Amino acid sequence: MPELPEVETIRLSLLPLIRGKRIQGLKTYTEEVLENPHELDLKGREIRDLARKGKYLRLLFEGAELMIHLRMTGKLLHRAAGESKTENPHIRAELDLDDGSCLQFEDVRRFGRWKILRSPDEDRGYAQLGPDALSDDFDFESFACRLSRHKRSHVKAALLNQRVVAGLGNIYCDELLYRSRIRPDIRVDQVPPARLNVLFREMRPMLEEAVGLGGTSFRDYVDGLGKKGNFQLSLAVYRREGQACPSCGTKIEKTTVAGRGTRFCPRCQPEPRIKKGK
DNA sequence: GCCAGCCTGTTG
DNA sequence: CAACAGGCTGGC
Repeated sequence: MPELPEVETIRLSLLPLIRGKRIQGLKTYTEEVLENPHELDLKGREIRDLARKGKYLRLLFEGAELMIHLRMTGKLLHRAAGESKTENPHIRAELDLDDGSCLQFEDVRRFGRWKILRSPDEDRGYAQLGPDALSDDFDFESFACRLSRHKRSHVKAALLNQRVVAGLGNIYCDELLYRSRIRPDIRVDQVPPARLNVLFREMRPMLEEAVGLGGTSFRDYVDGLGKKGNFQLSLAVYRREGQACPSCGTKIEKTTVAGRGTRFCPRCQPEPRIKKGK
């Protein structure tokens, strides 16, 4: 479910409520949610920070961390002390804090994972991440370099690849390609370099706008306090197939790229012109 | 690279 | 009933 803006919104909503609290206990309600249950005991440890890279959340302690990936339907919800915890069959894990509050992990599809680590790079997926899309060390040069390792991929597939840039998922890839006027199903090496530059320059403002609006909510996604986001009101193409392009009025089309539902405006995102000569 | 698989729920 | 869903992994 959540991509960078949603995970960042969750992080911002939870941080002031949990920083400085100590862990009283960790409960799991399914076996598979916690990949390494016996690694380290978090009990008594103080939460120093809640960090994010790409779509990964990291609850940081001294000398240890709890890494959380929400995958498709995961939610991380703060319950204040005494707040009635409604019966919910999809709660997979719970972290109790020393002020009587807790963090509940709700995850209908059970793809989400918690992992206790000493260092984040013990997780293979995390270790391979490219730069976070909103980090300062994400510049055009490194972006172009990483993209060039996937010249023959569809440009959308390369953007979905978390080793190229960390944080983009299906929604924001489609929206970013629309804003950059690039068809999702052309090869990386078919994108004119000037277009790639536009794409890079559109990425940060789009993601910051989405964070500012609290992410995109269709049905599942809410932040750490159960609040919905509003970026769905800004979507130009995602889930808008058959409707009018906000720019030119052409009907938005839907196709499949990299195994994912993909929307684009056939007029605003045209096939690249064939170069004359060779 | 692509595609099935992981799960469950919703939608057509 | 089948197809699809905001992600990632592993096998070919």
